[in-house]
Amino acid sequence: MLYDPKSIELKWQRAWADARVAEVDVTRPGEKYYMLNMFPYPSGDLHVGHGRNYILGDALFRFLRMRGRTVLNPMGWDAFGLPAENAAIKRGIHPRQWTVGNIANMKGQFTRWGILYDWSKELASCEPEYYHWNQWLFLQLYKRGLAYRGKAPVNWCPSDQTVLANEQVIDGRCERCDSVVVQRELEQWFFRITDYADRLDAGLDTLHDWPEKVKLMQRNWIGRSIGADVDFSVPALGRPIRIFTTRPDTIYGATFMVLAPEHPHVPALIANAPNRQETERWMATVHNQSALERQESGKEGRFTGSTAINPFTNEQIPIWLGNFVLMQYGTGAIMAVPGHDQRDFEFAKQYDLPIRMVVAPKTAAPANVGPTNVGPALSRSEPAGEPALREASEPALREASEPALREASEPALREAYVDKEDGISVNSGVISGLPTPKAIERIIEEIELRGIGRKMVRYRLRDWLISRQRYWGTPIPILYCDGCGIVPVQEDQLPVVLPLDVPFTGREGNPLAKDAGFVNTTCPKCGGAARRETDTMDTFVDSSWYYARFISARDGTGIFDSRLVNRWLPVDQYIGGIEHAILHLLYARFICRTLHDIGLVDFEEPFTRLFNQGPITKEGYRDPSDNMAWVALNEIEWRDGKPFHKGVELLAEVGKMSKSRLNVVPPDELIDRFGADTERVYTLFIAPPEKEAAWSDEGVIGAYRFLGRVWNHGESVAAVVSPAAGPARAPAPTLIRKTHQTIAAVTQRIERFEFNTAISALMELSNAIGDAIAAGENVSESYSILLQLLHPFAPHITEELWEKLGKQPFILTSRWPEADPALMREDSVTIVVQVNGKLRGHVEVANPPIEEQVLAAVRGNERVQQWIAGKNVVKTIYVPGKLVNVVVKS
RNA sequence: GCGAAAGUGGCGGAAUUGGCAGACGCGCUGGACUUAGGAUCCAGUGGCCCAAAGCCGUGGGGGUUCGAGUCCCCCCUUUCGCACCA
Repeated sequence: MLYDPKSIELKWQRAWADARVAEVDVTRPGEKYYMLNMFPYPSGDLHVGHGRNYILGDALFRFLRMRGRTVLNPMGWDAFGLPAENAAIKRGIHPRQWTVGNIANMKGQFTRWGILYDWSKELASCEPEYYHWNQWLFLQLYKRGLAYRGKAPVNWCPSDQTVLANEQVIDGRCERCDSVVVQRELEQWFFRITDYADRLDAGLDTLHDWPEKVKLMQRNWIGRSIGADVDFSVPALGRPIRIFTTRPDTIYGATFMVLAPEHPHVPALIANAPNRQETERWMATVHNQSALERQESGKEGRFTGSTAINPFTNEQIPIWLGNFVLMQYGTGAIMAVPGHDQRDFEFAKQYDLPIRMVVAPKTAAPANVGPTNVGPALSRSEPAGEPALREASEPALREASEPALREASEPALREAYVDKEDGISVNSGVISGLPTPKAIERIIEEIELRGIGRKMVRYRLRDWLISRQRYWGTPIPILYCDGCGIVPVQEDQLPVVLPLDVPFTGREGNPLAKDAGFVNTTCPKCGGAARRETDTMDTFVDSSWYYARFISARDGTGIFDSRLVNRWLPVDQYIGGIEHAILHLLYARFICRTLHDIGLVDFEEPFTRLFNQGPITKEGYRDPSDNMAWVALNEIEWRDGKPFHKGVELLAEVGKMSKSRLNVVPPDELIDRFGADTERVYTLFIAPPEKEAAWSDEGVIGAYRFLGRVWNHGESVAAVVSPAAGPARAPAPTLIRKTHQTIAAVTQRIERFEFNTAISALMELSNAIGDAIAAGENVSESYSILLQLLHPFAPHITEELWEKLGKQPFILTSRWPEADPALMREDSVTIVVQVNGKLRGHVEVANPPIEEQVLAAVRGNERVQQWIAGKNVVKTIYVPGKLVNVVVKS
């Protein structure tokens, strides 16, 4: 009987579903293991790349089960979001209908892949049953001041007609539709993630089983910087301007100050500016630019007409406005140190501002580094009586007051741009001669002593903008009352149900705002008329806590059962794509901490181990002049139960495109032709799972052949084990050894997520079994072990063959085999003998258990004696099982 | 620009602590069985050479070592991430 996947896969998928094999009673004790694939957005388009994610999860699930763990592996749907709404506008189908239909399709696909989930815990974020608790969570954060409404410049996507979080803006463009994002000043809802910046940063150190790459990306995104806030007095303003710097040690080199054009003091400062009107026009232009345009226009600035006093040199330094200074970071004002900062340097060159060197490379002798200035000189302000201060900066004053002793060349200044680690302060008064780290410490002390500033830790991270001007999302549970202002919906009034009966035209903004029945309500405080918030929540709110909801998905009384969640979480193994390295994973870590602080969970990190699978790519190459090849490639036919690559033949004629460049790989088509097991084996075999893998249609054939051979071997084995068969020859020791070595190898490789080499080991074993069958040996023991080891990768065929051997259904009864070290040992090895690294020949050593015996056997060997005759043997190196190298002195 | 990772046959990729480079698979070549091959099976397949012996081979150049894909230094290339964050 030929291997026909079609006839067996459906049978086993039904059997698994009927037996509810993946359902876990979370209230029962047992050695728990919680594994989770990131829940998908039900987009409706599914290809083999998606499959990789779920197939590798399922292989892990089946492996862990066979090893006796109680494994929870649930699945749900990240079901709110823009594409559903766009589909509604485009095709006139309701977002819910579109979403539910896609969910049904995807669920069917999972089943056809042979993937086992605990569907009793299924959840969909678009159901009131779920988003009820999304709203409840919002109210808890609101109560604690972690959710707030604020006016701020926000990212607006003109195409999607909604605001976006900073994390959703990539290179100044919308991550979804690629439109250039513009800045708008709007009132929006935010989550105060910045309150958790320090904990989110520090927590990364505890995540030992996360990819370094993801941790690094999060660390960069959080952007923790240690430095100092320093006040520079501004006589014209009558009050100081505060700057933030990470290099306070360079303050003696601060020769001017730059403010963001949006800085609140700017209007007062430019009142005296000679070119005030022009400056205002320029400010308006910069303000209206997108972040992208602002950066592309290069460094630009305007002089405000005012000066500040450098508190350490007492020089009057000009205050400039600059488009490169961001209001959102630090204080929106910087001290510019053009001698030691690339951006300040460029700005100073452009506007002819003074440049001063105050840090010398460690390698240069400090004595040789004189005051090094270029550009115009600065005038000093007379310190208004503060003798101590004056005294302290005396050396600096003296140096600074002398007109540029030596005109520094530009290269010299660039060279002076030194690393934090290895510079020495020069021309810097109290800190002259100190290495940079010490200088920073010392100058901060001085700054704090003088009461003009303090040590400061700042973060790049900004608050999470969570409101969206879209329909298909969780309604924000807030009312606006003319009398009472912002009023949260009372918890017993939840959920605020998203009305389904609204029109979608795509032209009039958020349809919710047009729904009078939804908008108009009464204020629970004063009973007067109130309007509902019509913005919905970012869908990343939905996905920031769903992993906990699975434990009690049907609970109508609370967000989840804390007792059970504390038992089952954190998630032991989380699996998903690298695209969520910042967005989802950062938000989930944040929300988990808020849940912790509320007292709902007793852990801070939701995911113990993280694995990011790589994408599957399909070379989309196509010669535009070559339509014939394009058509031909898609014409693969099935004849007499075999795949027929008609496209391949036509392609050979056309001769322009590699056969591997088929464009479409819909999983159903693949399953129809080769079966799910083939797709599973190929997907995991193709490349290391964390790497990007290029799909190859010929490669699939290899996996199919492999399974076909396993199938055919089964026929031979069945003949051997049947009672009618005569006495079989005893299994050969080499096959036994290979079998046990394979058990050890496959076990270890699955644990390390090295699925590709695990499968190659199984192919080797299968080849060995084939050879043994040809030699008439009894292979039934090895064969049944092969089936067990293969099961996580190819569950259907192994169930079927297992049954044919007369055994009980696999998934319910089978255990992972144990390797016997004694059976893995070689009973003789061929040792390669080298003399001084030069290959000399081979020596056979029987029963070589320990190193001394091998060495003795080799040294006592006649031929070896000849090779080393008359030479001085320095040492003899033994590489277990492989070679002996005799090192001699010439 | 800054940061990280990676360069191995025609292709995807193997190779604990440095220890027979190219496992496994695809493709290709030849053969068997066949009306046929696109199924299946057998053999071969890094390069130079008719072949053998031999030599050369893990991006390039140096170095350490009896021995380097692996360790050290310099350079090149690619991919990814961040990108005026003071």
